[in-house]
Amino acid sequence: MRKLGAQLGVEAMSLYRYVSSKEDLLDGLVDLVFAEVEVDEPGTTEWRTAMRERAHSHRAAMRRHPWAVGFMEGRMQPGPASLRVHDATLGILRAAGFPFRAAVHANSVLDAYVYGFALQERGLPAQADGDTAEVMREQARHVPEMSNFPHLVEAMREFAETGFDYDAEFAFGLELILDGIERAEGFSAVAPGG
Amino acid sequence: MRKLGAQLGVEAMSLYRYVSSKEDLLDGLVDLVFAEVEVDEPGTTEWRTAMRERAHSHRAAMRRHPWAVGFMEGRMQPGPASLRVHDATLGILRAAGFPFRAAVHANSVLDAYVYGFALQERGLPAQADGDTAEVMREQARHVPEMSNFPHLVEAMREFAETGFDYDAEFAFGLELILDGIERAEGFSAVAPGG
DNA sequence: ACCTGAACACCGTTCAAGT
DNA sequence: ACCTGAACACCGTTCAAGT
Repeated sequence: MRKLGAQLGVEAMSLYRYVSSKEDLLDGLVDLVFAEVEVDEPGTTEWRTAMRERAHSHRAAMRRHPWAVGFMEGRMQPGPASLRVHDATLGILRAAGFPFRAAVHANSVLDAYVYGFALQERGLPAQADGDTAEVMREQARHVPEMSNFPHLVEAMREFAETGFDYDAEFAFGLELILDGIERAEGFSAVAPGG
Repeated sequence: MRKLGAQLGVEAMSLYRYVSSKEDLLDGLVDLVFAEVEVDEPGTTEWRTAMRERAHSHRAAMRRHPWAVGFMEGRMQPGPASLRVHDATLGILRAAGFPFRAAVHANSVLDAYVYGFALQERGLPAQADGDTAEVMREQARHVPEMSNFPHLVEAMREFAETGFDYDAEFAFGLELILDGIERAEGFSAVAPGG
């Protein structure tokens, strides 16, 4: 509050003319992040494509605003952008013919994956200066009592050489889940409208 | 710090004899949460069973300590319990015959899902007093301008009647992902050691 | 060895008072 | 209508000083 005020050339207390609390302000900010998430209109795009694109867009928004990751879901006062995203996502699945329960399941797995991946990605190496391998090498030296953990040693060695491709990793899991949804419900790339 | 001190019948500053900072203390607490996660020894259990049980145990630990959800991954000083869990998880997959890259992929999707689900579960309705439906009804009344979002309205109505079964939802996604891993790598329930 | 008083540099928030 | 000074009830942390 105090810092935000300063950045606006004003005292902290002035902000309370516009927001009722820090929580309220945060609600607004979170909805701005949701506003950056692109979702197709239900019924306009094949569901798998639409869900894939939403997931990538959602992840991208959270990479731009890492602080938001823990705040986007479970908010008691979801803003209009949040409602839009969630409604459209369910709508896409329903329009493709998913029964209500199936749509909820599909949405649930995908969302959990997207948020969880963003959570892991945030604060992990790499985004410091983009050089994953460097950070890994540093970390490897720092832990000599790692000999009890051979698989972690293998992982550090491997990634110290090759780095870690977050984009590829994310895409792998995403396609795996989309495959699973398609199979679980027997929906093989149904065209818009059924 | 001040509150913790008080709870120990001591001033806040005394704590700095035992931890070097709040961050340091948090590292220790997080590792205590990891210590509650049960993982089979690599090679003792069929990989699918082992991974399923670890996921359930991991989620259970985070339900007992919701504050920990955002802190468990990406810590720069992982404690011994954290190292144990991660090493054992990779070990289980490797022992089942997964090549290194495949094991990393499998672990990555599963972890993202587990953390993401825990993130969504935390703070959402239900855990207030266990009555999801009640909270949903309340929320439904509170938002009349929801008419723009028919699928959310449908969801609220549905869950206001039936409640929301987090356990079933978690299990559904978990099995879907385990299926996907099995299929992606061509590992159909390989016995320990081969 | 273990604890603390005083102090520093912070927070979010209220409220009566200013223009 | 919009802003603020003073104040309240907090934080984490340092450090010299106590026993």
